[in-house]
This record gives sequence, structure tokens and C-alpha cells, in this order.
Amino acid sequence: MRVRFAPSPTGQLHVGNARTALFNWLLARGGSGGVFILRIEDTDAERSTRESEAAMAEDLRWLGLDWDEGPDIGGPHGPYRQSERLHLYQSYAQELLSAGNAYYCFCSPGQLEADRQAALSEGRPVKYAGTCRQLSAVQVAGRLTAGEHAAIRFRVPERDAVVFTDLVRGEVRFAIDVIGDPVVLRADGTPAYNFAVVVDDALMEVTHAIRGEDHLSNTPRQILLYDALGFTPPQFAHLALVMGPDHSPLSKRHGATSVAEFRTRGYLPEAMVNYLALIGWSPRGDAADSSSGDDSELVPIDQLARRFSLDRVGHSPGVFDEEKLAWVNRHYLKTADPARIAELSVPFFVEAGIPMAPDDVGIRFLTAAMAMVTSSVDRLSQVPARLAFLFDYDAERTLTDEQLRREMSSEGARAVAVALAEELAGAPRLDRERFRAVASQVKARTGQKARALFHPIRLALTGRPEGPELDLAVPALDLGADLPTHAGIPPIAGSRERAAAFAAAL
RNA sequence: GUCCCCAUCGUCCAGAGGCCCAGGACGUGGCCCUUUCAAGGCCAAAACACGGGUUCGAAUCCCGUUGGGGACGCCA
Repeated sequence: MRVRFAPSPTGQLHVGNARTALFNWLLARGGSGGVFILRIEDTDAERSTRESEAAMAEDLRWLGLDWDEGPDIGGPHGPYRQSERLHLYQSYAQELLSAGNAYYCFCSPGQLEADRQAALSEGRPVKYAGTCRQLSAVQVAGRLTAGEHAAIRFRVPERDAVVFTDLVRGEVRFAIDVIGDPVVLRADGTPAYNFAVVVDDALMEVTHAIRGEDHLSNTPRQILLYDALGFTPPQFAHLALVMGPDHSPLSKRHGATSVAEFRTRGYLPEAMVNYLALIGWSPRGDAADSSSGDDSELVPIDQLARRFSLDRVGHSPGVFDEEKLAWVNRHYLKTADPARIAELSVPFFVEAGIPMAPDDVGIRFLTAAMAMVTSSVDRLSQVPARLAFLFDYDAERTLTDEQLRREMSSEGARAVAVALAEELAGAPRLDRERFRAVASQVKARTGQKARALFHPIRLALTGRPEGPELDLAVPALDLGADLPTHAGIPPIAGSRERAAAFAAAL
């Protein structure tokens, strides 16, 4: 099986396209000997950029979708950029021409547009009127030598219909008379999309063309082209599109739409992949796994590759649901290696204004601290706020808060803060056990318990009314307080210093 | 306008004629756990678009309507 992902490098990798890429990749990796090809469709020189191509490649790699043949690594059927294959398209266009399956078209863009509008307003099917179809060889030669620019159009053959079997939709039929003669080569010698795909898919020996549903109505045109060129068409599979919450195509006004944006929002690639697979496909109900009773929707990529199949892909458009993505992300955040999460969260700290350039010692500290946040956070971008209490502590500032000041104004709360400071004065750094011991000392001395005990302690030591469990937060503070400066982490005040400062500020 | 595709809870899916007065997941609501916010556990509400057929029997098959999406480019 040879499949391909063929983006046009005109911007960011859209999540809808990422899903198409994923489905192709899963199929290639699921069986044995599958080949996944990356082809760049850059025939639109105006809009295509190398920057975009590089960005898309990076996004694919980030997702974990590697390719076996592509512009950067080559392969037996290269080149893999359409802009570098122009000679191929030209020679196949000549072949069509000499076989009488194509003809020169001198119609001006203005003329074509006028025809279109006329057809539209008269309620006729919109397709090429066939103006240049019957031009004689002499006429053509004359106009060509006169220097007129001409495109080359494919001559759609006389037939009833084009019928093909779509792997996800079943039999699809198009009457021939709705298909106008498509341009094969533009006047500037570059190929039109429908022609380039056919030549490329044939030459690259693509066996399955798996793409978005927006290409469904292009398919009959392409099949006709395969026939005229003497190629065997691949199998086709058209995937329903990904929509926004209002069922219109997912676009910027719905929020993030590109893989890169989701990455900068702090989603993990494995979450993105798992979630994308869940739009239009489900791990439930396939025979292999219903027996094992495993119907969890949390399926890592290698399992996806094993279980994915086209015949279980849905037919209707799916709404992209960021809430569910977040849920999937939470799962992977919790199960991922904390060291990796620590590593990945560094740029998010910087982004949040907490300078962070950790060395090995710093990373070890962050890694230890990760344990108390990954279970309560949706995305990496929320990690800094959750850990800000470590690096950003100011007793005075905390007590400026109206609400918190009031909470600390009670007899009991003050007593707790004072007792805490006294217990901690001169005390060694706290680990979990020592913190518990201190807490019960304070409890014994003040008679406060539960919330009345721990809330003032939290305020005093973290400066915030909420946050991770104190059992974890306090030892982290004191671990951080002794960090060497080379660790690359902002200075952290220890519990002893905080308790003293807080009591003083009361 | 013409052609093509699609149609189960708010959302993503399961359901391939009786197992379905429809099942799971996300989200939502409630309860529990709890030193806070989360997380976690449990429970609940929530759908077969509509109308005709076919059949002993339809969410499942057929037709139509409606609704949504796509295409109709010398964009891809």
C-alpha cells in the first residue's frame, strides 16, 4: 500500500489536513510494507512558500508522522515538489494533445468568467462552454504563431457517466454532462491541480488516494484523465470534513485551527493525534477489540495504527471539540514522563514571564514539582500559573487583597500564622513528614483545625488562596530554596522565610 | 442554480432488521472524597430530523421532504 499526504504550502498545517495526514499514515503503518509519501503541491507560485513547507513538515514531525519519501529525503519517484516536476506534466499534456484527448484553449479569463456568470443566472449547469473545442488545426497553429497565449484543456470523452467505488462512501456516480473540459496546463505552462495529482499519483504508484471530501467531485475528472493517459486509477477514499462548533468549516473565528496553534497552547502531540483519530472514527466496535473489552477512547498512536481501518470511518462531517481534546490531553499529561513535561513546559514559563533556563539540577527540580500539577491542568500553558507560587511570593502583596486580608483578620487565623512562624524559626528545611509535624504542632498550639488551620498556612506559605496540596507544595518550596543559582531557575523563598515575612506583615 | 455527499444525546462515536422504551465518551447537573482550587469516584438529565413505504418486526432497507456540507477556477 502506497499512500500520500499532499499539502499545498500556503500557510499553517490545518487540523483538518493533519487528520487526513494521520489517517493516511495510520494505514501505511498499520499493515506491513506500507509507504507514506509527502508531496508538496506548490504549483501556485504566488501563494506557495518554502517557509510554509518547512512549517508543515515540522508540524507533521511533531505529531510523530514520519514519511518514507518526500522532498527532503527523496525517494525512487521524486522529485516530490510539483514545482520541480513541470517537465513531466508538460510531456503528459503533449501526449494528450497528440492523441486528440486535449486541445488548445484561447478563451480569456474574462470571457470564462462571463460564461460562468451567465450560466449561473440562467440556472444552467456551470461548466466550460466548449468554445475552443472544435478549433481546426490550422486555426490553432495560426493563433499560436501569432503569439496568443493558450491553455490546454482535456477533452472529456463521450460516455454516460463515471462510476467509482469510494472506500468510505461506496459507489458514487457522476453523469458525464456535468463535467466540463478541465484545464490541464495553464497558459504559463504550469499544471492545473486535477492534472498534476493524476500524473503524480500514477507516477508515484500511489495505491490509495485518501483525502478530504472537498475532492470528491474532482474524482470523476481525474478518473477520466487516468484513462486517457493509460494509467490505472488508485482506490479513492474521501473523508468528511472537520467543522467548527456552528457546523461551518473550521476557521480562525472559531479559535485555533492549526496544529502549530494547538502546540503553542500547550497540547501534547500524542493527545492531538489521539483526538484527531476520534473525529470520524471510533475504537469501539471493531471485532479485534470488542472481545478484549477494550473500548477506551484513549488509544496511543501505535495502537491506532494497529486498529484503524477505513471501513469504520464515518460519513458525516465532525465538529472539532476542544473540550474533548483537553480531556485527552489531560490523560497524556498525567501519564507522560514528568521529566519530559518539565522540559516541555520551560518555554511556557518564559512566555508567562517567569525566566527559566534550567540546567540538569534545575530540570530535576522542575520534574519533581511537575507531579503536583500535571493531574490538575489541561494544558502545558497552565503549568506556570499553577507553579507561580514557588517563584513569586510577597507577603505584603498577598495581604493587600481585600478578601484575603479579611480572612486573616480573625483571631484564629492570626494565631495560626504567628505559631507557624515561631515553629519554623530556625527549623531545618521541610520535607513532607516534617511539614506534617509542624502542622500538627500549630494545630496543638492554636486549637485550629481543618480549613481554619490549613487555609492560613496556605496563605502564609504560598501567598495564594488555592493551589496544589500543601503536602506537596511545601516540600517543593524548601527544595527550591536550596537550589544553587546555576540551576537556571528564579530564586525561591523557603517556608521558614515566608512564614516569618507573613507574620511580620500581618 | 446544477451535481455530489451526509443525517443517532449539545459534541464525538457504538448500533450493519428483532439482543435498543438505543450503549459509551466529552461536556453539563447532583452527590461523595477533601486543608483550598483542581483531579478522582458514583449517580442523573440528554438523541434515532420529518413523512411515506418494505417487513410479522426498522435507528438499521427503499423513496420523498427538510436540513447541513462539498464541488462547479488557467486555487488546491
